[in-house]
Amino acid sequence: MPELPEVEYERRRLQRVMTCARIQRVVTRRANLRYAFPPDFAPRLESQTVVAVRRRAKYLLAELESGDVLLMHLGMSGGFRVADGDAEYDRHDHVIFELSTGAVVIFNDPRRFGFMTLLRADDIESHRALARLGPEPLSARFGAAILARALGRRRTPLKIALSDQRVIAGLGNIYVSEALYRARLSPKRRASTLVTRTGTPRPALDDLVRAIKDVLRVAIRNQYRTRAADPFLVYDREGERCPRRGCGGTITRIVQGGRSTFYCPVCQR
DNA sequence: CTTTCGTCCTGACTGC
DNA sequence: TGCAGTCAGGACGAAA
Repeated sequence: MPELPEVEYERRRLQRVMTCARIQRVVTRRANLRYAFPPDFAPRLESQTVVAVRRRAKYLLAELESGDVLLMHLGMSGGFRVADGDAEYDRHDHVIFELSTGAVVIFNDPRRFGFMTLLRADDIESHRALARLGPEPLSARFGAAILARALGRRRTPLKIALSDQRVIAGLGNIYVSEALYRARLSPKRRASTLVTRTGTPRPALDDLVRAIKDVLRVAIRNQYRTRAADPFLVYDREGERCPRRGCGGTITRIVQGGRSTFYCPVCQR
């Protein structure tokens, strides 16, 4: 479930706890998550100081003083918790970082779709997972022009295109549905119909860009508030009345690419 | 090149 | 009450 807003929230927490701290001890409590840990994972991390914790798409990157980067993905159920000295661990606590400050950072991931690996400074740009990622939706340069280039030749439905991390980085199943709802665009609409034949953005694409940015900004803000409650307008609300004033439609669930999409067939076109 | 599909994993949930 | 079956999700590699 972690998409860009949840990962950004985790980044800010880790940034606060880990920056300037030295990693004293690393414990991997099983041999693999999604992938096996590199054989020298713990030794290479130990005694290094964390310079910063960054985010790219749904990846977290802890930069170390050596220039190496601890690359982390939360998969679908991953998350961190911070304890002081003596923590109790459960069976899904897979990686423990003991810091020089006395804080202990614990990575928990029941479904183990997440992973961690350690990259040499020179390998970061070329890393398989990072090299192909599309633009960051909250960056200043992300706009209709960039998105037009990515969508222009796409024949897939909008929902599928926006879920592709090479088109735009960081959206997942939930926020794609939410953004399309805000933009009043049907998830079934062909991606290329938001772009003219000459490759310039149509007005609907401007709406979509604004909707994506708004939905992500609000979601990041919401992380600090009601993390338990679902603040979603359409996601997982099949059968409910469309919340848009005067619409009267019913939120509908369809399956696209093997995943659920939620939308209002009345106001999303 | 683009697009689709199966796979990994566990917990929550449904139905008998 | 128990147990089998289904579903959810992100990324990736294989196949079309």
